Amino acid sequence: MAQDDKSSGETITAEAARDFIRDIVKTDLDAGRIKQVVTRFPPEPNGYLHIGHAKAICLNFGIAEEFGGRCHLRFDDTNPAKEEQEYIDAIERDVRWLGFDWGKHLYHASDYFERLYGWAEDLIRAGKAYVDDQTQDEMRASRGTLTEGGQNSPFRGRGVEENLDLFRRMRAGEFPNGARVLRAKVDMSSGNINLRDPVLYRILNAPHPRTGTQWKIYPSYDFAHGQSDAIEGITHSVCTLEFEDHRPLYDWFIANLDVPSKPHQYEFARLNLTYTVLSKRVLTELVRGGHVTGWDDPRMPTLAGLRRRGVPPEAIRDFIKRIGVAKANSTVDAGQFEFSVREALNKTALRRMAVLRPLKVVIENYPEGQVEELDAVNHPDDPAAGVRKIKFSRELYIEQDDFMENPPKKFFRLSPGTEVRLRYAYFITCREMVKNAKGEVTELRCTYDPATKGGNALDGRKVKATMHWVSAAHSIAADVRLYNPLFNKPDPSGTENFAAVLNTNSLEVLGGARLEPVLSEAKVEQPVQFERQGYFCRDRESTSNRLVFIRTIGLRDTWAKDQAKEKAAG
RNA sequence: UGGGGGAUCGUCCAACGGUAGGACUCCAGACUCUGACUCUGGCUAUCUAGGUUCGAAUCCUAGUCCCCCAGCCA
Repeated sequence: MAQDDKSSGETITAEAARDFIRDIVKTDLDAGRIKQVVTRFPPEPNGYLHIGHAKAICLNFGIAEEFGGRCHLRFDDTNPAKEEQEYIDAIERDVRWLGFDWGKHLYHASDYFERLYGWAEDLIRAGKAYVDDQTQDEMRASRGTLTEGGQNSPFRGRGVEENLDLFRRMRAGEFPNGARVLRAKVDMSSGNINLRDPVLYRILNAPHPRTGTQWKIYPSYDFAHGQSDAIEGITHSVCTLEFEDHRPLYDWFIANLDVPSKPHQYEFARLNLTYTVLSKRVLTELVRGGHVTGWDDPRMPTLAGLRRRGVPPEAIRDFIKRIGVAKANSTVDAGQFEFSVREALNKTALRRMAVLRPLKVVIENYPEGQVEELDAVNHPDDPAAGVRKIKFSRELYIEQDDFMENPPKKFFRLSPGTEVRLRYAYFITCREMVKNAKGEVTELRCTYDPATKGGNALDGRKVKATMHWVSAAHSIAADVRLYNPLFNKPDPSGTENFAAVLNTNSLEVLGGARLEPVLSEAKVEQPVQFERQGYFCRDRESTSNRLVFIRTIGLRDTWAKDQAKEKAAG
């Protein structure tokens, strides 16, 4: 996946175009309008990357890869008031983790501040930009409304020399924040508000993560973006729909400035996901307001959160590939993402047994003190993953959900008198229940059939259920964290007060889980399947005396689903 | 009522004047030492109304609905 400059003569190995942007790229390549496609992913370092950014990353880097071009990582760092080094570092880390490499093409809009400044002076000299002394309120008032054009600023007619002088003094730091701005002289009567003399530079006396205190004025997004694209030779500047009506302005700068190349902007619909919010503003509030533990809280849709949650990067790439790219606003069902996560995890996660909510089982006819080692396969679809030994003894734990005193007809796990298989071990039959004062079942007394060792009956008899288990004395304790959606509404972004739709039950901690001992060697972020339950990974908050596991996602559970359905049906 | 976009199964995406197709979901079944995985079968869609055409999701006309824009944010 290295992104390196390839000679233009190289064969294009792109697959058939799969979306309208790839169509355009292919057409431009075939028509010889460009020799090599050059894209860029241009994050502003004012927050962490989320799964919505993954769509843009996969699109830009993907196109470059498929068509033999290159993709730049460029920080759009034109607003030091909001940007931080922490975010810059996190963004680089997350793009790499997702699986992309910008090679030597790491850039910053701030790398171009001097050239941008020069172009601004060019515009002034050409009579196409002026320094405006109006206050912010005055500018707002004279900008007009959606249905009416604006009024020209009283400073619009300033002479070139005066503009130049004022602009240079803005740069020199002679004026306080907000005192003046440099505006392009376009068209105050335009129906497109972006063309009503947009601001090019504002006075902002704030230290910049990269340029320090060198600059007192900073270019606006509109003035910086297209020209940065032109400097880098970007051929296809891909962005989201809300910039569609900025395109005329983008083109205006490219047409009116002496730029080294002529990039074009194309827009696609950003990603929306049910039950989650992909707005940096809201995500930032979740973090700052303490609603989550940080940007990498496993409940967050950030790449850092997903990574900690145990979601592999290939699952995200697969998801993005499946949802496609178009111009229609849409909201993808979170289930679609979960599908990709399960699919990726199923292929790679090693299988282990873990009892999340233990119920003690005593095998009455199993000799006290005896311990047997049994073979358990590590991955059912991958013999190369091998087998491991697990220990069986007289006292075991099974899952509380796997036992019902008064089961419904379709329940085929353990209940009084029934026989089930303990995976890789023996058939056991429940003989009696031990209850506490409250009448709750606290222990099961069972018997096992020695002739079913390994899990198969010599007489060929069948059982309807196979259950996971651990040996009480040969298992280890752990905390297990289960997560639910952060929001309790399918479209939380439709609410103005997101706190009202916050799911107060998004984290559930199980304090008494019992795991196979090998799980103590699990690595952080390395996926493992707890059989019959889901995919988990060790969390970095584990300590030497307390393991912490995170549930990435549960296995599909048709039994639970059918139960819920019946319950709902009454 | 300014400007810019968009409407196709429940959801997401195709079809570029020639049989509306795929994925997810859902439903039914098979298989199973994970009620997982896998496999088989199935349901469901062209915003509306006109028009052009042998033939329209696609072209034309008129509507309807949805999204974005009035930061010295990006």
